[in-house]
This record gives sequence, C-alpha cells and structure tokens, in this order.
Amino acid sequence: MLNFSKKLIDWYLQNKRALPWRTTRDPYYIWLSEIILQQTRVEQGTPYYFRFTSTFPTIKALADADEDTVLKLWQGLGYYSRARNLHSTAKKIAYEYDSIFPDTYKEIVKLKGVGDYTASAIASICFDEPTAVVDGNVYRVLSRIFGIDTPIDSTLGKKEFKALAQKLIDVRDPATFNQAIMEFGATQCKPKNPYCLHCPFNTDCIAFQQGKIESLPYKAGKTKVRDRFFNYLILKTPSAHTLLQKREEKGIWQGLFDFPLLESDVDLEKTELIAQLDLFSLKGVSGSVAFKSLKIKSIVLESNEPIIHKLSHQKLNVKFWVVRIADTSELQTIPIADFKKYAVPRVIDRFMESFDFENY
DNA sequence: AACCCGGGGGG
DNA sequence: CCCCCAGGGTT
Repeated sequence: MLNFSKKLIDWYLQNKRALPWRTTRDPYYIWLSEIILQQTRVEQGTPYYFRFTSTFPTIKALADADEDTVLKLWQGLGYYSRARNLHSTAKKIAYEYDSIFPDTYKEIVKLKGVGDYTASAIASICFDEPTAVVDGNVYRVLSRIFGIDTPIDSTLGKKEFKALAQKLIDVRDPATFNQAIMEFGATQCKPKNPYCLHCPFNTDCIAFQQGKIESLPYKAGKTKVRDRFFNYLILKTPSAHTLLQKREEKGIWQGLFDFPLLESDVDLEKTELIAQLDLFSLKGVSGSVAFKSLKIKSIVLESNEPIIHKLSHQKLNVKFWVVRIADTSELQTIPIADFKKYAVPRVIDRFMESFDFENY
C-alpha cells in the first residue's frame, strides 16, 4: 500500500486521546505506564498510573518501597507478577544503573517483566529507536488491512506480524508511528463494530473488501477453564483478631494475603468441611499449627451459595466460613481493623466490604 | 508449544 | 456467555 505510515500518522494526529503518559518521554514514566497497561484497558489502568506516579515520583522512590507496599498499591489490577517484577527492576536500575534507564531495545528487553512489546515501546517512545510494537491492537489492524489469517497465538504468526510491523514502521518517527497504530486499533479498528465506513484505509483493507472483519484476527487456541472450590476460614478471636497468611507459593495471587484456605475437589457442606478440617493446618508463629488443636467455639457459613469469581482460566467457587476460636499464642493474628492494610485478592476485598465481623 | 497469571467491561 | 485488553514468564 502507498504510504501506510503517512495515512496512519495523519489519522493519529487528528484523533489521538490526551493520555497522561503522553506528556512525557521520561523512560521511568513510560515504562511504568507500559507495565500497567499490559493486558489492561486504558480506563482501568489510568487510576493506577496516577497512584504510582504520585506515590513514587522517581524510580528510586519505587525501589526503596517495601514489596508489600507496592502490591497494596497494585491491589485489584491483577497479574501481580507485574508488580513484583516492576519493583525488582526498579531496584536494579536504581542501585546497579545509578537510576539511569537503559536506552536501547537490546538492553531494555533484558529487564524483568519487559518483553518484546514493552521494550519496543520504551525504545521507540523514549529513544526514537525504530523497533515496532506488536500488541493486540497491532495484530488486529494488520491482520485486517493486509488480510492475514495466520494465527496470532502461534510462533509463526508472532514472527510474521512483527516482521510486517517492522517493515511498515516510519523510521523517521517511530515513536509516533507505534503509538498511532495502537491508538488506531484501540479506538477505530475495534474488535467489535469497528468504524469501517469512515476508515482512512477502507479502500485498502482486504478484510473490509472481502467481508472478513469479524473473523480477523484469527486465534487458534482455546483457553480451558478449571473449576476450583475454595473454603476460606475467617478466624475470630474474643479480642476481634483474625488470621491472614501470605501466599508465598507459585500460582494465583503470589505475594498477596488471604485467610486460611481449605481447597476441596467439590463444593462442601458444613459436615464435610468439618471432616476435612481434621487434617487442616495453619501457618503458626513457629511452624504449622493443626486446626484440631484450636479451641473452636463455632463454625458458621456466611452465605449459602458460593461466590463465583472468574479468572481467565479458573472458575473459583468461594465459601467464607466464620470460625470463632479462643485466644491463642500459637497464631500471629492481626486486629481485624488492620485488614485494609494488606494486599488481598479482589474477591476477598469485595467480600470484606460487605461483611460485618461484629455479627459473629 | 502449551500453559499459567486477574480483573473488568463490551456486546 | 464469550471475547478482549498498550503481554510476560515458566515448563
């Protein structure tokens, strides 16, 4: 096509949104925005961008924070490894690179939590390096305009689209080109109901000409969702304390806190739960503590129906059980009033918003 | 190559 | 209900 880049950039200059990170080329802010925006819509990520830039105005401020503080600020955004890698990389840049952000794609892509897309975005936007970004928007725009049906979730597809984007990029202004193609995908060449009728490419676009807009981009993979059954035990002592435990192991919500969790293969009734509690243990002050060894006063299921919490590839069936126990020195309990200081999964935060600890 | 990792919103 | 979002890491 003749002058793809010029058409695209002309469209962009007329239609771009005023986004907060578009007022700077400081690699710290661009990097931060890119990490926040991974698999995340602009509207969802923007409040977090403001939160982070105001709490941590410099990369050193971020580096010097506790990981728990960073995770708390990230709470609710999901994909928490992004926050852990963000913090780890901030420390590295602050203390090994004297707070100087690396300035080439080759060096940037080595950073933890930074892949091909993010490195290309930072290198082009901050340092004018002509390396093409390929995100979900770019797949959509290129697959449609050029009529490419190679699966975007295949190795071949990734290579093919990267090469095409790299061929098309405007080496005179890669920063604008990269942002333009993403903006175009986000607001014009949308997944559903794109604005084809007044699209600057509608005479070129193969998908539009052939009526294939709905079927492109093509994805081969199918994500299968597995069912899990979570029983959270909300301990309550006479002094209004409860127990939160940090999730250290790999898996969902690593680094966040939650209540003692008994996972089962199926949904449990109260008698079944009590049977399984025989073998259940908690993280205690010194080693694990058998649930049986506690002085149980009552166990009450908070709501009859499990709360359904959907993740991309898991369907969580969550029940909250309130367990009144006697005071014990075996457990490092916290005042329930301190709950809000901890980074917790969304499903727990939401539950606690409408839960009255006093009633039990 | 396949799988894992959150949460929200649009249609 | 399904799909997608300024993807990256691990196995």
